[in-house]
Amino acid sequence: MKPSSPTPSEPSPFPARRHDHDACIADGLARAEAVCRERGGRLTENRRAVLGLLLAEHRPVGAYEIVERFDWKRRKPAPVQIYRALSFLEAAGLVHRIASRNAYVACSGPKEEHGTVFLVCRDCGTVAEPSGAAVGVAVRDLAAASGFEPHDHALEVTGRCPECRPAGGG
Amino acid sequence: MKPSSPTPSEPSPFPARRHDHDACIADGLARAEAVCRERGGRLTENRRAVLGLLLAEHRPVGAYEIVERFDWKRRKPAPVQIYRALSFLEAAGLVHRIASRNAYVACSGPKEEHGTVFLVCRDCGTVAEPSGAAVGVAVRDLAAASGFEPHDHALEVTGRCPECRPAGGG
DNA sequence: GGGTATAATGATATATCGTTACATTTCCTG
DNA sequence: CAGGAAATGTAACGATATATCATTATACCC
Repeated sequence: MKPSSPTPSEPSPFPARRHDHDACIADGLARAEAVCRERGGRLTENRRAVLGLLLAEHRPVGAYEIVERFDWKRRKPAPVQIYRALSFLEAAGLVHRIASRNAYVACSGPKEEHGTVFLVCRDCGTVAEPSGAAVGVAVRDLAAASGFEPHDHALEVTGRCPECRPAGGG
Repeated sequence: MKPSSPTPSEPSPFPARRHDHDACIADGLARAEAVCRERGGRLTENRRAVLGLLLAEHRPVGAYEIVERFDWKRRKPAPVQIYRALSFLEAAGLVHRIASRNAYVACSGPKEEHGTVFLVCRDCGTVAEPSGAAVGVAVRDLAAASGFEPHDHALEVTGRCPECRPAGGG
């Protein structure tokens, strides 16, 4: 039961069990700096702290959980601060909202076509963003057949990630 | 640029501009009765009223909007009543939650594979549920390529419905 | 460096969405 | 009618998100 043709150059969109987490945070922040230069916003301390917190997880985190865990300047920010940072980061494509959970996750790659497909593990909560080309095609076909003009889409798939599946494949 | 193969027997999942609305409500309620007989729940007055209200729209309606517009017995129900009815109806597959809007829409067909793809018009709010077979295939392939075991998925596409698109197609 | 427009933050309050807890009623069954 | 399960009534609460307005920081131009 293998899929017909995934390229072996994308083995899995899931993070390896143990990986250089500091590096992936640093990468994310560097990417954010670049995006801001290009788009014209500023990666302020506040936004940087929110993004850093999200990059430190590979799972969706609720806005109020961010509030609780936020210790920039040793004080608890008002929710509106967090939402403002999230709005900015989401508009910049650096963070995605997982609507089914009312939570937010850092974008996992420097993608062009991102933010369209999310694989969410029901056990550990890890979110992966595989390339959604096939889904994009299906959406366009579907829309064309319906006379619908699609603007954007988000597909959230729940299930179990490779780490959480029983080894034998249950 | 036509899609490869949609069956012409499904011209559009969108409701016609003018259609027999009373009939589509009656159909929906009849379907609900049948589902309840089969599954064992009861389509009580409360649930029937909520479903009827949703069937009277082809767009997602928020729970508190239902509260406001509810006039069964001339009194305003508590939110929890509405949520209870919605939970029951959703479990029965008669209603779907549109997560991106925190709102609910009546299921538009007697489908087997339903509740997986929603086309949401950004202008009039109308929601259609096209058959999502191609998306299902794409999800399975994607999941298999990632070592992910999918349980279920929901795809929400925003855009403009046939009625709201400029006639020339722009 | 000083003036000024814009971007971002701080603080308070409020709107919106959804649930918990427990008492009461309705309905089916015998 | 008794008894139990399903559904509802009522009140309070918790969780998520936004509105408003004053203040501070930053970029830009001269």
